[in-house]
Amino acid sequence: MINQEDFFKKIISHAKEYGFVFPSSEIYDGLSAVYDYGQNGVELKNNIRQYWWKSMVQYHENIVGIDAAIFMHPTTWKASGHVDAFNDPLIDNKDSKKRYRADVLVEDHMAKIEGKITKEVAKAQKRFGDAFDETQFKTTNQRVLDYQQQIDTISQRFYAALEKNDLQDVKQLIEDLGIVCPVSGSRNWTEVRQFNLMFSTKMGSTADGANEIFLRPETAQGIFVNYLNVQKTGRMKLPFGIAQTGKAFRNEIVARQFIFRMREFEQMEMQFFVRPGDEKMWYEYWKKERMNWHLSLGIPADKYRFHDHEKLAHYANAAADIEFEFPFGFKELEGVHSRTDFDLSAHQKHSAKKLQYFDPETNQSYVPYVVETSIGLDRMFLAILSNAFSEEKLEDGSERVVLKLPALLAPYKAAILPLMKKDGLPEKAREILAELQEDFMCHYEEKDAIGKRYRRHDAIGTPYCITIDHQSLEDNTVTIRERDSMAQDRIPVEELAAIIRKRIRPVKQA
RNA sequence: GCGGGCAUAGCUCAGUGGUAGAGCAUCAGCUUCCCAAGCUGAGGGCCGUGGGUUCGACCCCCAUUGCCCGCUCCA
Repeated sequence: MINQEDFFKKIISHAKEYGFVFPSSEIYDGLSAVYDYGQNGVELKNNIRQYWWKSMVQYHENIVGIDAAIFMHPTTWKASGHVDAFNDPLIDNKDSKKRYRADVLVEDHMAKIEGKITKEVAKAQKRFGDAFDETQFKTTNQRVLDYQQQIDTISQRFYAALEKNDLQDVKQLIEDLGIVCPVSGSRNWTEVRQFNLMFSTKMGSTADGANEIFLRPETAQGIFVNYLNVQKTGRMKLPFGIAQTGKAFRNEIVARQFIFRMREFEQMEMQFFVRPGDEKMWYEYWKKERMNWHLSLGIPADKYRFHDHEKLAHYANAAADIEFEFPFGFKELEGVHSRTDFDLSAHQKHSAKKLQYFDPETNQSYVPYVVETSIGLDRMFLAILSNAFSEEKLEDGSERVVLKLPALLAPYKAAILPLMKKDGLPEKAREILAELQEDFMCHYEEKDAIGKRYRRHDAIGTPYCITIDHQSLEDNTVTIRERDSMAQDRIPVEELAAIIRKRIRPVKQA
């Protein structure tokens, strides 16, 4: 068994060599953490997206889809919490090479002083016993007053600096307070730099008259702001869902591991609106439903696991990840979150538009609760690809590289191969190609020996190779070769489409 | 952002201070009735980019970009 790191590298180079994933703008030396999908990659990616869409929208009568724009009104991100929650001032300690959030350092420092007050109080309490009046002590004891004064001074200056975005003063404050790095113990700090999660750009034809807007960091908000539009025009009754796939953009501090963490990526999200109080039930429902979706692709169950969040985001009351065992370990692939009424309430407040649902059963209006399923399309792509990649040693001692992709997702469903480039075999093969193309992505190839063509299609995951030989001209039969087993059957041409269609179905889950 | 490593043909890699090679792949032709066959021929590289040292740099030095590993961050 080769080590995981080498295995991952092989997958990356295979992805490039066979037209799945290219580094972005490669002829200009690439662009960090951005990748392009090639001729085979785009098919696989489309197929994953399509299968997700079918599973969510087509198979659920109470789920509909939308496609909201990437540009959104700036207030959207104020309401969602992204503007406030993801603007972190960062600072590095040059000696320990550790990075900290500058605000956390200062807050910790204040907490330390706070701790001293608590200690004084505890000491005094011991001294005075039952007669101790904490409030009085805190307002009269000089030492406590001094500490409190310190905290007030720091916090005043600190929050003023943050408000004005005065990062130099934040650094100055850290120096003035003599804050040291917990690891190196030194005060050798870099400048404070602002980290912004969201990419911004200017909307407007002239720079001076333009407004700053953001590229969405998640697709979910496009659903929330359209909640009322869809509910009204679709006459949707709770519970119902809105699904959407699309690009999102995050300015990651460290974006790495191939397409696992990219700055531009694609999400597939579904927000499910439920009656308050029902959210736990639906949260459990969607956890199970989404796991079944993954298993329906025939990937072993032990590659997946749930990871329940201990620490919850500002909008959630329950959250679990579906993790997948990537070549670099178990990592988040999909999130199922119970988002409460946080988002709709926030938008209701910021927009001053009523985002409520009138429930005829209870005769009440309320803001619905939301259960979200959110999966990274690129991560799914990587999960499928890394699970499929295998190198096999054959009985004759030769080796082959096979992408054992779920047939449903493979870029090509069938390769149409005349055994030889003469005697009318290509003509016959093209007839069959024209027939199958109506239903499936097919690839015609007549160059090179048949074995070589088989291997080429193994490498891009084509599940079926249809070979046309001399017998085909006589009795209208062909051989169909199965990718994983390499076994061949001879079947009548007219049955081909039905057989392929039947074999590429997903695995039904209980 | 910091530390370390890497960058030569489409891919995997050799290489020497005196202006570049192999295997595979690609293309053309011949041969071949089922798992990377053979023969013949062809195309393809200002040796990541920009400076410097030198008579002369793919090679030495500096910078820069990208990738990989580790740290940091992560809804």
